[in-house]
Amino acid sequence: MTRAQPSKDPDARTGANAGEKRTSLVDDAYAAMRAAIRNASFAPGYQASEQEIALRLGMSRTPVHEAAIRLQEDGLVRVLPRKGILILALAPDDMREIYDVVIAMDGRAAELVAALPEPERLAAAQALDAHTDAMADAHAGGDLPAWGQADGAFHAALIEHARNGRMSRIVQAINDQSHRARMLTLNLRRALDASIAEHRRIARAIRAADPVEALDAARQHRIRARDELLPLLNSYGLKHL
Amino acid sequence: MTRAQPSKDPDARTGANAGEKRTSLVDDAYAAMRAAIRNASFAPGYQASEQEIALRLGMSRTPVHEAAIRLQEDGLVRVLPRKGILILALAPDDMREIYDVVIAMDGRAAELVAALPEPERLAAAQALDAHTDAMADAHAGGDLPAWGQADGAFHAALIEHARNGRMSRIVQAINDQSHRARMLTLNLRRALDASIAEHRRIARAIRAADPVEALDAARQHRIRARDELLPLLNSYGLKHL
DNA sequence: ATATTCAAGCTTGCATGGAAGATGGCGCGC
DNA sequence: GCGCGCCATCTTCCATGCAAGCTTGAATAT
Repeated sequence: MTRAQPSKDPDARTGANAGEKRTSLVDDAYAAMRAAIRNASFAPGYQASEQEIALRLGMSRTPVHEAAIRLQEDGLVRVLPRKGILILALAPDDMREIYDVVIAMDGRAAELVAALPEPERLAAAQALDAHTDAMADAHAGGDLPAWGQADGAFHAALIEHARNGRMSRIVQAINDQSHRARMLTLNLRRALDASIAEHRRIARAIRAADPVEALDAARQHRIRARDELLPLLNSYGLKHL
Repeated sequence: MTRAQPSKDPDARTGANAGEKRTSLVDDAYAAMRAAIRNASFAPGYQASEQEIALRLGMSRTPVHEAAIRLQEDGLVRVLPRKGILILALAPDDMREIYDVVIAMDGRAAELVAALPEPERLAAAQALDAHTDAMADAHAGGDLPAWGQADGAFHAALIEHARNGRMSRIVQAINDQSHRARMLTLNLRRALDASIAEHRRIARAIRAADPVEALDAARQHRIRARDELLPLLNSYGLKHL
């Protein structure tokens, strides 16, 4: 509702903006830098100069600067007054903060979806189950990346069906911040079947039009995932991700 | 954690930047425009040109343009590609979205505060009760603006004691968006004592270290407030705030 | 009278230049 | 050798110029 999300492709190449659409240079710079941060082309802690990025993207400093402002508002970088653009690193404490936000948002979203009128509710439950099926398949096949992608799709669908643009935006920003951490910790995950079972419980509550159960299921799922991951991060001594 | 919030004064004059601090022009423009939107100097639906605002603030178009980007990211304005800066209006549906977010965030925050170690928990409960006392005083004295301010302080303190910078930022952005609506609907509110009693219940749960009760108390409080306000908005036919 | 076309004036998008500030290295004093 | 101050350089910040696009309104043809 608030604003259109023009670029949804997760893997845009860094230097090439193949989109022949009517996009502004600022949008191009924003998308390119965001993608570069996501796939760690820009490593956390790296300090880039706007001039250098502008040169690499084949544009002037102005659009890069304005894109950096947007990225800073998204919490991905920090513009240091006269030092350059710093790619932010995530500390375990940041992951704690992030999990609190998604615990709150996923819970409310599940509650809302469970309170939807029948046709939409069932459609949502069906979509969620489809994603969970994909997770189960990936788990059986030992395809961890596919599992992670299906897991992300499940949670994205949950938020999307809550039909709340502000919640979507918030969750997307949070996901951008934690994307690298999720990629890194994917192979540390143990309780994959627990996640699948919990997803089933959420979808079941939604199908049964039980908002209280849906809220609790979504919350407990995120809380358990957090309690599984945070100790791992600390024990591995990962100061920044 | 993410970033320092330099200007916290809520009523900065539009043209005068009295702060002799080391602020950039972009920050000045951001603060001035944000304040102007808050106190409705810039009415919703008003379409300003960057040139005009720059002239009024005594600076060039560049800092105004970059501040507009930040305000757009905050959901306060929309930069129309070659038409100017549009001050966004809030529809009742936006208020529904906003309430869903605060229901989720306040609930989680209350739960977190109730799980804090004893000294901080009691300090938080005491601070919350102090704000509720101020609400009761204002209610007794018939001072509606004071009541609204104390109510805002209560919820701000609740979030603050949860010690989560991302939650604070999200709630602050949401509050900025809904500030005008809150001001307008202040004199429509009826159940002022209900709010006070519910605040007491939240503080009591926190003092008793009962996260489950605190979560439910905070959620029910926000849900009731929403159910009180949204019908009023619709019945008054307020299409945009 | 009405519809259509076209041009002028407004707007921002983007590039670039000058200025101020921070930083790191180099030279000087000890 | 070691510490300190200064300058060169690199960085962003902000102003401004130019160009492109959209809107509006008038003038003309029907």
